[in-house]
Amino acid sequence: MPELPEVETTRKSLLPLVRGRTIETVEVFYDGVIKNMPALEFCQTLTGQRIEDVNRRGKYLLFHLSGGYSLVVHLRMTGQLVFLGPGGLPGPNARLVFFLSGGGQLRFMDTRKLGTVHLVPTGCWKQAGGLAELGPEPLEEGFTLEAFVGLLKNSKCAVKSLLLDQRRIAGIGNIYADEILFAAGINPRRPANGLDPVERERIYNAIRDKLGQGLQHRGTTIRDYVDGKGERGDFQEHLQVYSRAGKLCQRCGATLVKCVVAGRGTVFCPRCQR
DNA sequence: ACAATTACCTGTATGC
DNA sequence: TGCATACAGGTAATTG
Repeated sequence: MPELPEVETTRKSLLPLVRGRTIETVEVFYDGVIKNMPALEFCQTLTGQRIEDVNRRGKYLLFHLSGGYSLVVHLRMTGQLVFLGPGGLPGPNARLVFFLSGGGQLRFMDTRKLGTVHLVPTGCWKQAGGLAELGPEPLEEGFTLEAFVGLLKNSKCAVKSLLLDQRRIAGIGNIYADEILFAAGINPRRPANGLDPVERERIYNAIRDKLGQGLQHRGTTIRDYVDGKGERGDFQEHLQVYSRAGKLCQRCGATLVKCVVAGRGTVFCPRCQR
């Protein structure tokens, strides 16, 4: 499940491999991945454009192209963007293949077909998908404690729901939400507007800590995630709660409990997160 | 206006 | 062994 650390790791690994290369040919194996135009128009528009830069916003990857267009990619659950040498079979999960100048190819693979691609004029890349409504980047300087407190005060929803709401904070998904709340010692069901100042600051610090740790470990590979070079992350070896239901809390020894919050599987420690 | 639920998808795990 | 079912979850669309 690519979240901010996984998408950013993909961006960083792809950038030196694809920047400056020209898209010579595009092959579409699953039309449904392209959300805002027919496949033929998509291929024709992309052909001949050079990749100038690769950016990230929330969980979206943005490929800015020389011809005035930007390719906006969301990996959703099982999407992978991998750079490979020339040749080789595309494989059953290949949805798009971009053949690049210099002999390499950028493959978008996605077992579950939930990933999305938009091709938009660079000047209005915010119109693609849900980009227009994304909240602040949690690792940027503008995301202060005061800004975070402002988000919490007006919302009575469960604090985990708030962390997952991309309109409020961009980039946090189910894995990091559970890890953040464990690190902060906060029960996922606690109403956001019922937290005291000390608790708010613990969550704020945990957001930065856990996303930063995820980045340092080059992401979490539970099953599908790999970066732009096809390499797995290793933060899964450091998870405290996610995917550990029924196992023992490494802090207090209690048995970790699984429940449903905001419609998603949620693991927490009933003793450390009351 | 806001919150909860369903649709989109398929590989994996589980139950009978 | 084979088949049916539940589950995984990010986001858009729908329902309450």
